[in-house]
Amino acid sequence: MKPTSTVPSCGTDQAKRGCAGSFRLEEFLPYLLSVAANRVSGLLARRYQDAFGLTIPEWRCLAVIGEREPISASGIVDRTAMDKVKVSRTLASLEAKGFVQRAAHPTDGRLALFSFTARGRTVYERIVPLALETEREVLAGLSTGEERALRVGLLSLLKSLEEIEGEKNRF
Amino acid sequence: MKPTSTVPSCGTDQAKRGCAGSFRLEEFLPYLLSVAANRVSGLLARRYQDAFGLTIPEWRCLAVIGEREPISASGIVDRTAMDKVKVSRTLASLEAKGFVQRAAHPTDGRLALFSFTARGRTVYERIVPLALETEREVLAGLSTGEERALRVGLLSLLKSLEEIEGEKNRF
DNA sequence: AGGTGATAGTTTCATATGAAACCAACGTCA
DNA sequence: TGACGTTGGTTTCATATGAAACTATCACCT
Repeated sequence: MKPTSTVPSCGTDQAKRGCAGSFRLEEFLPYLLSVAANRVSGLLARRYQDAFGLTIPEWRCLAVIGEREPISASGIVDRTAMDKVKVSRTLASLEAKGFVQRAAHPTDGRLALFSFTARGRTVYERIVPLALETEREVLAGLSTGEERALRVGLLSLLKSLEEIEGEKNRF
Repeated sequence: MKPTSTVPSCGTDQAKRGCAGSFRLEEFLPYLLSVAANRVSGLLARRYQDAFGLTIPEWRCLAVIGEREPISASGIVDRTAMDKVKVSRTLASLEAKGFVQRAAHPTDGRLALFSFTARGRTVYERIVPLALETEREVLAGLSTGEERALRVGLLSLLKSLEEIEGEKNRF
């Protein structure tokens, strides 16, 4: 497993794409995925910023609040794959901007419940169409079947990852 | 395009998923994509780090050097979707770790050409199988057809993005 | 009550990031 | 030749990030 020669011994030891000489970064799925995600996020970030002065974490929090208002910070953590530090800071900034308000939980003094202000709700309702429009644009090159396949693939991927990481991550 | 009412007029104006009340973050493709990419990157990052002490940018540079050695920093920028600051720093770190070496370009004094050291080549040849193995694991839940569909979808997405961004980005 | 361990959320601190400024070498045009 | 705009690459600086520490509350057990 540790070839020391300068020239790798290709062509016999691995079936396909298996030897170093034939590795192609641009066909490597994790790379493709990362580039695609970053580009899509970048496009959205620019649009959210230009139209509403929102960052992606801010938009994500608003999106979840829109689904489950009122919701606690940890509820948002569960539904966004963002860590709690980022959520905490994002909620603070949304509060400062006057888009959300925090209220004490009636019985549990640890929780803060977040909901829209009137202004936050308006922004939310205006930004949803922008988000969906951008999603459609980005998917414009794909047929309905291809889009479905892409979604299925991503969900499958996430499922695989949960299994793989579960071995090491469930503490 | 700018509804001012507090309550969105749902149910009639958009076919599906078109009004704020029905927006689902976890079905929003940019979000799915971002979560999937981050999780895959995270898994790889842990493995590269544990096995070889490499970060993802470092591995990306090594991957490109493995394809086109010797190559300049700007050549790597072109092939990795990383910005030149990150590439510059990553190459400096790879050089410090003794994995790559830099040489002056024979005729153009601006370019530095990077190639593997013996040690760097060894690491590269050992890390390629790890990368491919991880790719296979992550894709384990997908059939061959589904995997192809996912790849096609991602490439399509990237093509769409080039067109969309081209309008505003080609300076 | 009082101790103990878990949970919610914030703050600290060290590192990562990238836009913009910067330096150096190039090519070209007068 | 020598100004000038360009390109390759590094440095600066202000911001973003997240692990770990911290505070406060809760739930449970004695």
